[in-house]
Amino acid sequence: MTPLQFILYERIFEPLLRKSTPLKSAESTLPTLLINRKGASSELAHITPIKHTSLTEPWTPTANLKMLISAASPDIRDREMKKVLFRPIENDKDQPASPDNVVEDPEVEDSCQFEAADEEDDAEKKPSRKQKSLGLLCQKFLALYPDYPPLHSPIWISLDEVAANLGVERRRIYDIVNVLESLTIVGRIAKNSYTWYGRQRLEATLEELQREGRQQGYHLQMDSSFLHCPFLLLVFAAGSNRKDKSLRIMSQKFVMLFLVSKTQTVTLDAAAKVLIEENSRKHLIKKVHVREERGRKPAFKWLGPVEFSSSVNAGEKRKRNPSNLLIGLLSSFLGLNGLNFLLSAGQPAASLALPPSSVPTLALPYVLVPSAALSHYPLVAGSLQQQGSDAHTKLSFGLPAMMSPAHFMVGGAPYSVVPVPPPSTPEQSGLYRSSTPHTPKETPASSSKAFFQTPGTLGSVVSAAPAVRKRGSAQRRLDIGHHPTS
DNA sequence: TTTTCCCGCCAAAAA
DNA sequence: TTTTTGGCGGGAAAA
Repeated sequence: MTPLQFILYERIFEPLLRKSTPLKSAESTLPTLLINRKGASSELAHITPIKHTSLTEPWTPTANLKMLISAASPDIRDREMKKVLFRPIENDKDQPASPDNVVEDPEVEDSCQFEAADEEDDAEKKPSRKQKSLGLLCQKFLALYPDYPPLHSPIWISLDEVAANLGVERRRIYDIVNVLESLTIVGRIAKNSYTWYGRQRLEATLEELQREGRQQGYHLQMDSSFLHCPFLLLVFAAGSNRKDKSLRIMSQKFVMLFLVSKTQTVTLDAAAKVLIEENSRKHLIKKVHVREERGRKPAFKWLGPVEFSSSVNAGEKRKRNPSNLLIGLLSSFLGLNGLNFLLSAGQPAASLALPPSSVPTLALPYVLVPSAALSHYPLVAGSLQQQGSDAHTKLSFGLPAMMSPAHFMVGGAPYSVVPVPPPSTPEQSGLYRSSTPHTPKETPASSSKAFFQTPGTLGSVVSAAPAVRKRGSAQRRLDIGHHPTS
């Protein structure tokens, strides 16, 4: 999931930032897959009409992300689509320099070659894993509908239909739809049916998210921390119940982080870890430790806040990421309170400065959002009151500035200077779903509540019965506890 | 080897 | 109850 979200952001931001002209007609020109789009639901072929011709793609492992992103940006999307769908296979190695540069823009090759492309045909060469990626699938999904559908004639989407068109199981569609819904690219109408909004509401949604993010104080966290991101993630901490862990919610939170971020950089693993820890210590850890018990994996049940944080990070997770040093520190301190940030021992402040390029040196997985763009984002600038937040509006990017010593911790001694952001749970704000038009199924109110809130019950939950299920995927990935296979 | 992440089981939530 | 949604683990592909 994570990857997906990141992608989305990117795509979304790009277009918005760069050009603020909303309408660009939809011109999704995809040769192969254009399926029906609209409502005639009657009988569409259930068969997989389109065949995904062999799409080979030059995508990097992070393909998923990219693809999701493409959703938001029409031009990019098309461009990418062409590349992906039509280009003969050739992925194999990526660019030396930046392995996965997410953002790309040159539209070099392609211009209009789509037609010719492929042909190679599919042949079933065996669908590689990449070809089956969620990211690619999402792209295809997006390609089916216009970016700016006419207001008067809404496009109706049936999940079954889509699944059939794309030739995938329903389960996969849920993943995509949830993310798209979080950004109001689609809206749920009822069981099995959604309305396509495309980019129509995107801007408004983003604005809302940004507002919300500020309201929650995410920006404070970010600004104060040198790597910004990790802290934001704190907020993401999922709640104890199922809904809190939903892809939809997480997605929104991620977006908020980016919208509020000055840096525009987020380290995935750091984020995740932070998130998790926070989460667990805040409310029960339940999710985290739960799963292990049952079985084989040595689980650490870190019910105790402190305990788990220290033990966990240090011990197991270490191995997992290369970027551990940074993260390790992070996590260890995390257990404490908000700590704002840490410097990895080796990491000079300078690097923090962040020219994105510098960041990579860390070898951390990260995502970049066009920074400049962000700041110029109309919404941002225009944001009226940021609720008194403060001053960094004008913030000069001087990194050094951000790094006031006060805020970080070095080595093992964490100093949490920065005030921890209000514990407020973002969840409370009702913004999120309010935008959704109608949801017969779930009332907005209730849903918003459910989604965001973390029931205070958590405490009890810890060993909860439902414990059966294990931890969330996000957690899993970054893993806080748990070690992979032996 | 380690990390990413697809498949799809199966349990919550709806109907 | 049945059906729809969608966590989550497993294990294999990719790095």
